[in-house]
Amino acid sequence: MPSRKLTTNAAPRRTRATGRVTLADVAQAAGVSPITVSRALRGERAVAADLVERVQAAVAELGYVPDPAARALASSRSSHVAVLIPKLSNTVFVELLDALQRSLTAAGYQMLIGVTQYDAREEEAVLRSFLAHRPAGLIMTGLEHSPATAALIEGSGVPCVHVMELSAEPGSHSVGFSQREAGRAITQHLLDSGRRHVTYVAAQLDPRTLQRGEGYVAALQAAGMGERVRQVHSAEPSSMALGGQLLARVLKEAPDTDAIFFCNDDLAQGALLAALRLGVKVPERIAVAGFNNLPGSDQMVPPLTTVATPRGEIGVQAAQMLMALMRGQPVEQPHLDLGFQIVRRASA
Amino acid sequence: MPSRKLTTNAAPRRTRATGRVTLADVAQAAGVSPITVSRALRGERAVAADLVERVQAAVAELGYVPDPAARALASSRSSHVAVLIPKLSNTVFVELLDALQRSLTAAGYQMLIGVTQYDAREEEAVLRSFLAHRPAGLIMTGLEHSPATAALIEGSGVPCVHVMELSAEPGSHSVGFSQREAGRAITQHLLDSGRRHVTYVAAQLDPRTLQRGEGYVAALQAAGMGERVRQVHSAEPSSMALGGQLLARVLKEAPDTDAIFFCNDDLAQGALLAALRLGVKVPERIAVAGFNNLPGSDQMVPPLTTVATPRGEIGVQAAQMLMALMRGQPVEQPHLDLGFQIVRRASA
DNA sequence: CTGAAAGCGCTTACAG
DNA sequence: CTGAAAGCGCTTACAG
Repeated sequence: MPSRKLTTNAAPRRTRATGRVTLADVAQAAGVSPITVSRALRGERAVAADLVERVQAAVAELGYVPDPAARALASSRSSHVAVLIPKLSNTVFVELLDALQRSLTAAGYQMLIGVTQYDAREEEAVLRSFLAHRPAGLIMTGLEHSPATAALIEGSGVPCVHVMELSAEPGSHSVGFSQREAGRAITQHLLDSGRRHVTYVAAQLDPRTLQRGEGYVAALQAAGMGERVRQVHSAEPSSMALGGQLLARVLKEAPDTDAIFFCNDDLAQGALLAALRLGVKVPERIAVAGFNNLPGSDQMVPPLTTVATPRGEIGVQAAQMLMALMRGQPVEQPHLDLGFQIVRRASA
Repeated sequence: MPSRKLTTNAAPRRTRATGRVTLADVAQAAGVSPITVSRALRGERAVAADLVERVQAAVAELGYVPDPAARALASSRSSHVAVLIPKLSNTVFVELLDALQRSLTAAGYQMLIGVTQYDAREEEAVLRSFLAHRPAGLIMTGLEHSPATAALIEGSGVPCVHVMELSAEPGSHSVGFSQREAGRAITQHLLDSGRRHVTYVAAQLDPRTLQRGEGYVAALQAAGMGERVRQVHSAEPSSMALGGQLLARVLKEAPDTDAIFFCNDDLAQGALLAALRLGVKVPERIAVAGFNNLPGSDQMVPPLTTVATPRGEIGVQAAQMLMALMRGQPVEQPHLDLGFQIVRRASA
């Protein structure tokens, strides 16, 4: 029927000027109304099985892809999940992102990353700009936020899961592990192996670092060594080079120290390498323990004793929990403890 | 005037049911038309200075934030920039992302990250799904893409900048450095320091790794040592542990090797640590050079000689170039060579 | 330099 | 179980 092309009142296949295949095109091809297509596609309510099939066939034939912007505008909810992390230079958060990414995109969500630089003001600003995008969900690192940030989250009504730390607050949601308990456990390991002068060395003083320090203090106190608590804090960002410097400082300022618990593996790795350069025997002269079991810790000389933390699994589980919340499904366990593991290697 | 609240025909401040402050609200408050507000906000065309001021005052007073979804739907262009990288586990790409992130969000764009896992099929799938979001711009890692992927980019009409490698193709845009030349230069450094049996060890065989290998070959050939080319390739992902294994393999299978150029610092770092464990003297017995100057390379024992690559600057410059393209501005230098730097340390 | 009209491509109540 | 109407909040031509 080539004449059809010439017939002015023949219904055009593409209603719009953009050339884009729209939901209306699918509806026409399937012989149903646009609403039915919309419902069939989203699996909402009951649509007759045969109609669903016709719709799916039309979608496949036309290569229809829904327009996220139109969807977001009409439903006032986008397919974005905003994820706020402190820094991209910390491997722990990158691995968290990686896991979140996989889970979220597999479910059709887009991840929007916000980097707060460990700054409450920045966190608030980033969150505010993200909220304008009407995200379907929110992943926040940690539990501590400024009042303004908390109010923004609350007021937005956007489902939110806090990760890395564990909350107990009713109504909120979290996936993580007890940083305090992990700090206590690794300190206990040092004490169990006979160390008597254990120092806690920390950089980048975020809440989790401080919680690990609390665990350290608790372990010493439980062992009746409360007066031996010795913490070295640096406000600088964590790095291998800093770890080496802090080791040197501890050796000089507190030469009786026989073990160091570093708040992060990068510091501990740096300390191990510095010890090598300085000729300081590990673990004989001083035992070294880290935190997070980062890439490379198993390759150190000697291999680094540390705490393996489940950031990959945290990402997976947080994504699951958030998706349940976004669908309005109930969450049986709003605060999920994924635990940690002491990894005993040769350094301590 | 409390009676105003009771007057049925009093103009409501908020026209919509959502409670959201809209452009129409701003227009009303400023006493201009919505189009004028739209133009004033985007800095488009000439709007009388006093009107712009009135609009800005109204925006500030009402706390107006434009709706990205509405904007995207009306303009058929979102405020997203899609960034495709091979892996999140490679620090190089994380640092690239970090730089892109800062530049892009500062300019009001949202970064959408796609991870291709070094897989052409995955790259195509990710790109296809991103294109449905009608991104304003595109950042692609590398120059080599499947024909389907290339066609998708071309057909979408979305401005695209390729990063890490350097193209020469007219019409395309790239920011990076010559991987081949960098591979040549570090190999030359090894030759210059008297090494005569240099092996190239590579994992995760992506195009850039292969280009570095070409540079390695070129250097040997230029030195009249073309017959001494020896490359060890592993298809496994790059890691410190793998670096140690590959060092052992080279020492066993080609004991006359007096220098290794590793395609990435994580391999080289692992090799250095393995050498320490094995009692293999570096650089006396064997010189070790890496690539990328990753965090920790300066802390190794001995410190690692490597090639510093400008991924941060690549991110910054690529963002600049893309923003020019997105605004339709001309780009004076479509292929930007940011160079590299040989970092001489003790390992080679 | 400014505006009235139409439309972007969906979904949300409201009916039936 | 299905649909007609209205609307989400912007911008794009088209005028003047």
